[in-house]
Order: sequence, then C-alpha cells, then structure tokens
Amino acid sequence: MPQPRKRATVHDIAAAAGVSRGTVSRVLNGGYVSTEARAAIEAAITEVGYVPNTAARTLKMRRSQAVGFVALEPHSLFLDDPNIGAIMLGANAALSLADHQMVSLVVESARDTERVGRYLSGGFVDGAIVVSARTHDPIIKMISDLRLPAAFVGHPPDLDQNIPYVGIDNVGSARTVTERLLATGRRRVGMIAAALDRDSGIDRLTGFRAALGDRFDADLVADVPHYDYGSGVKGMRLLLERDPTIDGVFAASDAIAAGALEALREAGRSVPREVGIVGFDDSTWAVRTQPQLSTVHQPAKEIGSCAAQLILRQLSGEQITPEGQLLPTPIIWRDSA
Amino acid sequence: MPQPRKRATVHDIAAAAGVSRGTVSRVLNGGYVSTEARAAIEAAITEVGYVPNTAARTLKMRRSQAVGFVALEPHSLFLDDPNIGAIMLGANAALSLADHQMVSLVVESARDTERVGRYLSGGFVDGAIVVSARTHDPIIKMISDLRLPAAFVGHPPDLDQNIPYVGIDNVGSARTVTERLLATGRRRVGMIAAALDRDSGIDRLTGFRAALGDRFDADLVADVPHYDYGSGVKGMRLLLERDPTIDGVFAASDAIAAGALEALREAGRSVPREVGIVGFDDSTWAVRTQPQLSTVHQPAKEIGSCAAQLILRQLSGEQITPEGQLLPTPIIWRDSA
DNA sequence: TTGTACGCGTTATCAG
DNA sequence: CTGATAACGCGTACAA
Repeated sequence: MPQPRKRATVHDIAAAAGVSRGTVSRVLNGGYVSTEARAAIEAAITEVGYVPNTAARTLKMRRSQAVGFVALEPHSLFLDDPNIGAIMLGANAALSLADHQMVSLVVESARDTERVGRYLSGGFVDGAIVVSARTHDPIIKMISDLRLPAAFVGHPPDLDQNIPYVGIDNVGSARTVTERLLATGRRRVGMIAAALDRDSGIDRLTGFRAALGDRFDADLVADVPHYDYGSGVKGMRLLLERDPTIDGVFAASDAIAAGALEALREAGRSVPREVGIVGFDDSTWAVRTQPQLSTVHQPAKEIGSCAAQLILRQLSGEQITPEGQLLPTPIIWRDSA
Repeated sequence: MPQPRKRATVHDIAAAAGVSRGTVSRVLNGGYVSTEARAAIEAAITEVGYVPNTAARTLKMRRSQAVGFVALEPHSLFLDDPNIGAIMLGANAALSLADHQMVSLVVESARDTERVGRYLSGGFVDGAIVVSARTHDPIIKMISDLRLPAAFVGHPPDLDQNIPYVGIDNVGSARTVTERLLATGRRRVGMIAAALDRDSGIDRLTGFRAALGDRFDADLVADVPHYDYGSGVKGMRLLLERDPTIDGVFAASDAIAAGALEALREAGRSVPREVGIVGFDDSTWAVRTQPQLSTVHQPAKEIGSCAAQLILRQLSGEQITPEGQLLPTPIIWRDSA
C-alpha cells in the first residue's frame, strides 16, 4: 500500500542546508537572504522533495486560501440543472485567478449539513458560496452565526440582511416572456411552476402573475416539485386536462418545457401553431428539442464568478453593499413561441 | 461587513468553566470526566458558541477526515456527462457515512493543476478520488509521488500499478452491444468513437473492433473529440457521407447517439427500421430521444461509492489489491436497436 | 478523575 | 542578512 512517507519539514530542509528554519521560511515566502544560502536551500528543497504543510500554515496565518462552494440538494441539481456546473466553473475560474482553491461541498442529508457546518467553521475555508438554498435552510443561520464571509446564489427570503447575494431578476424575466406570449395573441396562457420552496420558483410565478393581471387564473398554474423533465410531462398533462383550450405555456425551466413538449406531442397538439411555449435557463435542452425553445438566458458562469468576487472582496477587507446583485438575462426567441 | 469575530478556543472555554484545557478536550473527544465538570464545560461551550478549530486538529492528528474528489477537465464533463454528478453523489454518500468530508476540486487549467497539487499535498485531505484522468495527465505522477491514498475512476494506461481503480468493462460492454447489432441482421455497422485520449474511449473502440473481427472497416469509424451531442451530429454526418449504406451504429455515449439521431433525421433515415443505433451510459438522454435508446447502463453511484470505499479501506490501513475493480454494466434494450 | 507540559509545522518578532 | 524563540489551537502522555 502506498504508505504516505514521512514528509520533509522546514526543519529538515534547514538541517540539510545547514541553516536555520527562519532562513528557509524567508526563501519560501520572500525576504532578504544571501545568494549562497538561497542556493543551498533551494537545492535541499528539490533534493528531498519538500512540500509545505498547508494545514500548519493555515493554523498560523488564519487564512486557508480556500473558499467553499456549498451545493444544497444536489440530487435534483446535478441531474437536471445544467446551471450548477457552469456556476461552479465560473466561480472556480475567478477564485483560481486570485490563487484561491475552490472546494465544493455537497449537502444531501442532515448528516451532511452538520458535517459541512463543522468543516466551514473549522478554519478550512476563508469564505463560502452557497447555491440554491431553500427558505429556512439551516445552513443560512449557520453561516450567519459563524460570521463567515459568504455570498449566496439566489436569495431565500429569510436570508440575513448582511449577506450579499447574486442572482437574476426572476420576476422581471418571467413577466417579460409572459407578456410576449400574450402579445402574440395567446388567449389562455398557463404556467408550469416548480420549486415553490425556492426564491427562484416563487419569483417566476410572481412575474407570471404580474403579466397576467386580472386575467390570472389559478387553474392554469400547475405546481410541480422540481425543475425536471418528468415534472414537465406531468404538469402539462394536468394543464391540458384542466383546460383543453390552453394555447400558451410558460415553463419554469427548459427541462420542464421539454417535458411539456412531450406531453403536447402525446396529446397531438402542434407547437408553436396551436400552443406557444417558453422555457427558462437557455440550457442545452433549449436547442435539442423540436421545435427549439424560446427561453430566458441565465448567465451561469458570470453568476459564479460574480459570487466569487463577492467573497474575494470581503476577504480583502472591502465593505460590501449588503444588497444583492442582479445580472441581466437576455431573452432568446427561437421557435417554440 | 460580517467580520469573523474572534473565536473561542479550548483555552477560553476552560477558563470559563474553571477547569483545565485537558479536561475540556476530554469531554470533546470522550474520556473520563466527572459529571459536574462535564456540565460546566458543556454550558460554557454553548454559552460562547465554541466550535473546534479543525485546522489545528488536523495538524495534531495528521488526519483531516476529508477526501478530495478531483474532477479533471470538468468543462465538457459537467456540461455533457451526466455521470459525473452521480459519481460525486455516490462517493459523498459513502464518505458521509464514514464521517468524512468530501471536497471536490476542479481542474481546468495548468494553474489549477498546480494549485490542486499543493492542496492535496498540504495535509487538507487524507486521500483523493480522481475522475476521468487522461493518458499522461500530470496529476497521475503527482499523486504517485505524494504517496497519497488514492483511487481512480477509470484507468489511464500509464496509471501507477499501486493505485487501485474502479471502472466498468468498457471493452466487454462495447463488444456485446456490437455483437447484438450484428445478430439483428445489420450488415454495415459503424462506430462514432470519442475521447480516444481516455481509457474509456479507447476501450470502447477496442470492444467494437473485437466484435467485428474480419469485418472491421476503419472507414466506418468516425473519430470525434468529446462525448457530446454536437460531436454525435458531426460524426454521424461523416459516416453517412463515407458510406450511405450504413445500417448500424454504436455511439460511444448517449449524448453522441442523440446527436446521431438528429443527423439521421436530417438525412431522412428512419431508426430503427433503416439504421439501428446503440448508445452508452444509460443517462437521462436515453429516455428522451425518439426513439428511446438501447444502451449500456453505467452504475455511476456505485462507481462513486466504490471509489470511496477504496480510499476508506486504505485509510484504515488495509492492504488493497492493486488491480482494479470492474462493476457490472447491464445492457438496456429499448427501441433504437 | 484532573492538571501540566510538550509537539504537530509554520510564520513572525527580535536580537545579533 | 541570520538564528533563536514564541505563538497558532489542539490532543495526549504522564504525573498527580
């Protein structure tokens, strides 16, 4: 078995180079040191293959140069939400540039919640990005209490006022697409609303409702648990059953829209001729359905890097405006509406 | 700004409870301590909201109770490979049960490689799971040199003999599905081969070739870079151009198969009547295409948990058989072939 | 049952 | 420019 061999310490390499630990530390971290001493030390370092012990450094410096990326309820997320990956990549790129290590932590169970809490508070990370927290998620209070520099992606209503967040204008985007659906002559416009325990889900419904005004009809809203394909199929079937004359649908995500398309095909309805449909996310789904989806573009990478910046700025002692930051969401008109 | 307040230490809570640091440590880690002392200490702990400093514990114990999950080239992975998420979830679940924190590290650039190397060797993790390494990936040597307990998902040919891996029998699975394609009367069977710089890509091609034997025709192999939809479209177009009489296709992934379906639709070929097609992965793609895909099921969650077990066993000092571990891959016959 | 003292590997301070 | 020495916060022999 590859038993981790005893690793060389600053002490060892000091001995090997015939100098003191202080001098070694100085060549490692920059400082005045004579050319010959530096040479001897560098030789010793490559000789024994020294690698610094970051845990010790963290203890001493009170800085780990690491930032946590906490993914809540990743089961549905990883399997159906294409955004989470892009957000991670965006955050990682930004942190990487600032020489910080992004470590992502997955929270699936109560056991995970507690362990991740310990991890976050144990000095392993200097800050945390939290993605897709639900309302009343215990992690919210945990982060507040810890006073750990944090940034949320999305903003659960009970989020601590002092914690910044980044997101998109779900209400406005939903309203805009719904209005467009109406402007193109759709008379009976419904919505497949999902994830009403998250701010994104609630806000999209709010926007839809705002666009409809007096014409809003609660019967034309199908409430499904997740942003996934299966929910889309079920939601659309329900809507067709409740009102066969429905001719427009705002789906809370592209995956849902794709499922809705399937249900409409089953029912023999043609899209966009008989029914117009718009999605949300501009994910890979959008261009693979037949017809391709009109949808709201989410700048996922930018969201990730923006959240990372929010952390980095806090770490450099900058005062952060407590309000959130909303990124623009261009609307992409394709063929489905 | 939420400035991290000075955190209470064992020292502080010892003072508050009027005992010594040793006693505090004993109630934290289990040991003989009088009921009254315990009560006083526990009161003090909740009073000041003490949380242990894990970095210090790591330094002392030489154990971080954390395991790295290294995702190489996640860009294409996260966006097109549905398995990576499931593997992560499987690994996390297994590690969670053993009270270990999974921390996933993303490697996208040379800069990332170096930083992740430092992270892995810095004592932040007790072991590492490495997923989808390419041949000659620098991370391989890095892990070998570090002698860090590790487990690979898949096995690049130049993997250190001492490092265990877990995977599936790509050669056998590919061979089986190809044989079935032939057995159902397909005469001109081609393959869209992808990722030939990874073991998975190479092995699937090998299995395909083995099934064909003398009938193998290099012209009927389209070589595409990634396991994604776009590659599938291009690969299929190429195949149709090279031999319009092609009537069977083994696609190296479901995403590729879905792309191939699109290209066949373009060309006016009906599936499975004129052309039979099989995919690989049994991902969400498989049941969303029209017709649904016949494919090879990858037990992604099991792969993740198996890799985690491999690490945990090494951490408990167990001798690991250096060979890899291959998980079964049931073949799912649906409608596309 | 409890307290004391030491060391884990670093970096920082301060004389020399 | 360099070398000793003191923390950082914790676990644990060892002695009491």
